[in-house]
Amino acid sequence: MTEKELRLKTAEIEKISHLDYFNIAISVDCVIFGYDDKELKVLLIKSDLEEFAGLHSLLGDLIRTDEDLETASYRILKERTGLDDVFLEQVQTFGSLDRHPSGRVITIAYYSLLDIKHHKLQLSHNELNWHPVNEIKKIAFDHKLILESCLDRLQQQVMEHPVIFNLLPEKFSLRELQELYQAILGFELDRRNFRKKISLKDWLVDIDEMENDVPHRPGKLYKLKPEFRKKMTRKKISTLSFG
Amino acid sequence: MTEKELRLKTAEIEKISHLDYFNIAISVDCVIFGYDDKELKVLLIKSDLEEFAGLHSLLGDLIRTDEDLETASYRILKERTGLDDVFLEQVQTFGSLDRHPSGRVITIAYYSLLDIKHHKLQLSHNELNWHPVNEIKKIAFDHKLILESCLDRLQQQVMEHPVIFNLLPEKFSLRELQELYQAILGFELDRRNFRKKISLKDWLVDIDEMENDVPHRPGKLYKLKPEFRKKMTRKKISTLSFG
DNA sequence: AATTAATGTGTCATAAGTACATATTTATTA
DNA sequence: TAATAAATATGTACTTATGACACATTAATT
Repeated sequence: MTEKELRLKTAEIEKISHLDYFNIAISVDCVIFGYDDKELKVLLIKSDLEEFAGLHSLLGDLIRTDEDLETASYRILKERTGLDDVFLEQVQTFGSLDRHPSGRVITIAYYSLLDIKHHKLQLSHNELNWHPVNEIKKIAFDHKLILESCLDRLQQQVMEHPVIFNLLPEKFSLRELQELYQAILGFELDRRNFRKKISLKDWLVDIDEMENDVPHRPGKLYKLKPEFRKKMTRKKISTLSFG
Repeated sequence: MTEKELRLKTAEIEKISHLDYFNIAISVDCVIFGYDDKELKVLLIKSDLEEFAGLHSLLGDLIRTDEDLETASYRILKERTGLDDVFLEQVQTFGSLDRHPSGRVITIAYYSLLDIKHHKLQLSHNELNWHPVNEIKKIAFDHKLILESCLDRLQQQVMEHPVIFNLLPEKFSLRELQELYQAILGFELDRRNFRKKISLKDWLVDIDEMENDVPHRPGKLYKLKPEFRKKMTRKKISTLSFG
């Protein structure tokens, strides 16, 4: 390339930069929820940025030009957890000017649900760990905000759709299910009313097995009916109605 | 700049391009809803792309590096409609590889609500027009998809929050309100049950005035209580409940 | 003055939400 | 082996919300 060509090219790039169009990077951040030990947890990684030394952050990465948003999210999940068969849903896009210390990065937040016990990830060697959602204080970037927005969405979704079962093993007792609802919603539910409500939803099948690892009277085990095992939620008009 | 510096800079840019990070443009698209003539309408503009000659498209623009997402959306609204005091809410981000014929553009969709009658825009001179939502067939890009997703969101929101009043003048009758709900939801409501439900919500004040431009018995006029006049919705857990 | 077309209002039946107590089963302990 | 502890499993009564449905009233028009 001649110096003239170089100057032209650089000028062109400068011009584009001035037009502001290609100086924004785009990332995807995944809020990966799990459930263990009667607590809702989220998967965080040690931040590798100097500015956030010692802090954790969500799992995210810049989007490549040859992948769409879902592909990027699934890639991150696959790279980090080894899994590709997980529930994933887009939540919100965050684009404050100062949200990333290295420059302008707009990020699209997804939340994901997986069964911690069943999906054994290799966590130890890459500073990836499950953190109880309620105990998270300061984390890197605006990730606390993103986490809260995804938790809000999760709380809304579990009231309307059978997404919660993505956090449980295939077979579970009604007690486990109720404890999980409580962990997500942050308040206690009446056991009798909870069971009535769940049986009304007609999501479950009684598989005629019992718990066998509990230090008390075992409960019945249930499975989610296969038609409700969706990896993506669908939009639906809420149940509030005008007659 | 010396030739060496130029080469370095160009090489750096090439490298970044190869890493794919800054070759994606980001835009905002606004689905601007209005209500007139008992129909829900959306504001569309003639597409200026050759590929979409003759088709209409949503109002959108690329985001600048010095503005955040809301600022960009408000800028578009301001530029196109002259208004900045309108309801606006982020809906979803669209990022298919092939959604824009000129290259990779990821777009963040917002929906906006405004009172057509009150906010007189200068529409004539820039090929900007209101289109009945139900009559829209083919429009440019993936804008039909974006429109549908914003309409879904609007339908959900009006069931839970008092956002619908952004589409009405300050004073309105219960009939007008009911017709608007019906236009948005796409089905008929029972008048008595509708009125009962609305009065239960306690959103309105009877301002002790009557309609005066109707060719039949005039109805009472109401106003939204000021505490519900919000330009942004807030997240809230739905009313479906586990006792 | 009669007609027309809309407004304004209430009841009853059904469904959903909420508060609440007792008998049963299994594991554990004495 | 019997007693105890801790959880499961289940139902009723009250309140609130939903949904179907009809008639008297008011103002404009004829």
